[in-house]
Amino acid sequence: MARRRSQTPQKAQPTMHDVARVAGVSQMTVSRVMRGTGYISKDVKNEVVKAAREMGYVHNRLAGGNATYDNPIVGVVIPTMQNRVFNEVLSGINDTLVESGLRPVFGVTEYSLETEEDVVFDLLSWRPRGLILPGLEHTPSLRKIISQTGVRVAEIMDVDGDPISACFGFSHAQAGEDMARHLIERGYRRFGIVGSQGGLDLRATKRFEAFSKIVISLGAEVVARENDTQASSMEAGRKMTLALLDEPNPPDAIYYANDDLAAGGLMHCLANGIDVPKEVALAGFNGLGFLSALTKRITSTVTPRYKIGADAASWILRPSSADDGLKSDLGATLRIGETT
Amino acid sequence: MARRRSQTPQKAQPTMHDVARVAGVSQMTVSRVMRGTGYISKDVKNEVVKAAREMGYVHNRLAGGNATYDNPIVGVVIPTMQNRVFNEVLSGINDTLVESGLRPVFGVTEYSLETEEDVVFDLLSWRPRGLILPGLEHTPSLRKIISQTGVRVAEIMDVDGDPISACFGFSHAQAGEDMARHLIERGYRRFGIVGSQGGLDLRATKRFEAFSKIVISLGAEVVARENDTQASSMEAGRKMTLALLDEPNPPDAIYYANDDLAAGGLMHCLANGIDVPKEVALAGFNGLGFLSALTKRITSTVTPRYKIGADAASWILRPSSADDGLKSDLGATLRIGETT
DNA sequence: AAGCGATATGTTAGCGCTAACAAAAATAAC
DNA sequence: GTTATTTTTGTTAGCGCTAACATATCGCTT
Repeated sequence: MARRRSQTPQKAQPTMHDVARVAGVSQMTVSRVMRGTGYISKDVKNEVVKAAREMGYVHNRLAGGNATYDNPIVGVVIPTMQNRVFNEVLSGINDTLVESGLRPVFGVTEYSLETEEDVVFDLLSWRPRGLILPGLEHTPSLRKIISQTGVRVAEIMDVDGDPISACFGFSHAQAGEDMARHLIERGYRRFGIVGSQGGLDLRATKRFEAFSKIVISLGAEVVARENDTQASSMEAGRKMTLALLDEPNPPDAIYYANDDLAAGGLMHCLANGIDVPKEVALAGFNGLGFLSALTKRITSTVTPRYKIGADAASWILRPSSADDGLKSDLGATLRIGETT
Repeated sequence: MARRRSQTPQKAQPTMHDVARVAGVSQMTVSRVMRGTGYISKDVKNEVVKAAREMGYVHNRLAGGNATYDNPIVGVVIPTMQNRVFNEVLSGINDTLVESGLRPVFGVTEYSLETEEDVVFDLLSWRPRGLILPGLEHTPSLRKIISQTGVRVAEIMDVDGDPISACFGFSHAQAGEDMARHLIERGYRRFGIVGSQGGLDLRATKRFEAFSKIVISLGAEVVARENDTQASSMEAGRKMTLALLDEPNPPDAIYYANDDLAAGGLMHCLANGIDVPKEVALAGFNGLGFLSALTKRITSTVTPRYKIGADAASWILRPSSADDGLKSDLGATLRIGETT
C-alpha cells in the first residue's frame, strides 16, 4: 500500500503502483488499462482489472487531471435550488455530461451577481472543462476572469443580449410581448403583474418590461404590481393575488413570473369563488407539467428547459470553438389554457 | 506563463511559479498566501495578491488536493432530480458545505441500486472527503468498496435499519403507522394506496408496508393500489386517483406516497365535485409548503428535509469518527389538515 | 552585546498520475 | 528467413502544488 507523509483522514488508498506490483506489470500498464487507451493484451488487462478490484483500487482522477490539465468536470451555476425549473435544466445538463463521463459541480448564486462572481472563481479552481452560467448579465470582474482564463462558457436561459461565447435559451422579451398581445386580443385592459425574488430575477424583469411596453402601446394599462422578496412559490402567488384583488379597482388579468405563482393565484380564486377567467384572467410562465393537473389549465409560455441544459452541456463538450458567438434560440411558445 | 507539454483545450493558465516571479518571491510564499497559512508579512501578501489578480491566477485546488490527499469536495448521491424534496435536502447540504469552503459533486441513481454503485465508484475517483447516500439499502459491492476505501459515508432520509457509519432521517415505518392510526381513528376503513416510481422508492414502500400492517391489524383493509412507473407528479396523482375512484367499490381514504400525488388527487376531486373528505379522504407525505396554497389543507407528514441535508453535511465535516454508528432520527410529524 | 523566541521566507522531495519516447515481442510481407 | 509493421510493455520526466525541514531576520530581554 501507498506510504504516506502524514496521517490522513481516510484509510490509505492503494495506488497504481500497488496494483501494478500485484498484477506483475508496470505502473504505466495499469494506467493504460484504467483509461482504456493504447494497446493492452487481453490477459494483462484481465490480470490488472482483477488485482484492482481485489484491492479496492479506485482510479484517482485528480492526479490524472493534474497531469493532463484536463478534468472531466463542468462548473454549473444556478440562481437557486428552490425552483423546479432548474431541476429540469440540471437534468438535461447532468444526463448529457454523464453520458460522456463528465460530472457537473454546482454553485448557487441566490440571484446575486456578486455571489456569482465568488462562485465562478471557486469553480474555476477545479479547472473545469467549461462553465454553464445563468443569464447574460455578469459583473465586469467576472467577465475579466473568464477572458483571462479562457474557460469555455455557455450562458443559458436567455438570448436577449450578447453572449460571452454561446448562449442557449429563448427571448424573454418575445415571451412577454406574446403574452401581452394574447391578453389584449382577448379583451383584457387592466393588468396586474406578480413577481418574486424582489426583482432579482432579471429574466422575469425582461418579460415584464416587454409585456408592459406592449400593453401600454396598445392602449391598455398595468394597474398593479406585487413583488415578494421571498422565493417563488404557490403560497406566495396566492398571497399576492389576494393582495391584488382586494384593492378597490382590481386588474382584469394577472401576468405572473411563473407557473407556481399563477397556480397559487388560481387556488385563491377557487377558494374564494372568483370566476376565472370571467372576473380575472391568469397567465403563468414555463408551462410546467403540473399545470395539467389543476382544475383549470392555466395559460402559460412553454419553455424548453431540459433541452436548454442538454444543448449547453453538449456545446461545452464539443471541442471546436468555431461556433463562438452562437445564439441558440430554442423558442418559447404561448400555450393558451382556460384561464384567459 | 507556464510552459505546456501539449496544446491544451484552454488558454495556458499562469501557475504559482509565474505569480511568484512577478511578485518577486518564492513559489512557496505564493502558496502560503493563497491558502492563508503560516507567517506572511503584509507587504509581501499584498504584492502577491496584486500580482495574482493582475495575471488572472486561479488557485489550482486539484494539484493542491493531489499533494495533500485532501480535497474539499463531498460526493452527493440522490435518487432523482425530478423531485422537489431533494431540492431542499440539497439546499441543506450545499449551504453547510459552502460555508466551510467545500463543494458537493452530484450523482443521480434514478432509484436503481446498480446505478448507485456506478455513481459512487465514479464519485470516489474524486477522492471526496465524504459521501452522502440516500437510504440504507445498498448493493454488497457498494458496501465492499466503501469499506475498502474507508470513505466517510452519511446515509440520509431513513433510520429504519443499520447505517454504514451514520444516518440522518426519520422512521418511515413510524410515519406509515402514525398515518394509519390517524385515519382509522377518523373512521376510515377502506384504504387505497398510491405510489410512483414503480415501487423503486424503497422508503415509500416501507411506509406503505407499515401502513398496511397497522390497517389490517386494526380490522380495516387496503382495497386498492395504484403504482405508476413514472416519476411522481400532480398529473400522475390525478390520473391514479381517477383510476382508483372509478372502480365499483372505491376506497374511503387514500394514502399517497407524497404531496404531489395527493395534491393531484385533490384536484381530481375538486374538478369532479367529489367531496373531500366526506366521500374520500386524502393523505400525502412530506408536508411541502405548497400544500398551504391549495383549497383544502391536505393531511400530511412533515419531514425535516433541509435539516437532514445540513446535519449530514456537518457530520461529514466533523473530523471525529467517535460518533460512528450514529442514528439521528430527526423526526417526522403528522400534520392533520382538512382532507381527513 | 549576546541570546532568545517569534516572524518571515526559501529549499527539497515528493503526491499519483500521464505524455512522450523507447524498446521488446508478435505478426505480416516479401 | 529476413525485414517492415503492428502490437505490447516499460522508462523517464514532469504536471502544479504542499509538508517538512531549513535559514534568515526581527524585536525584545537581560
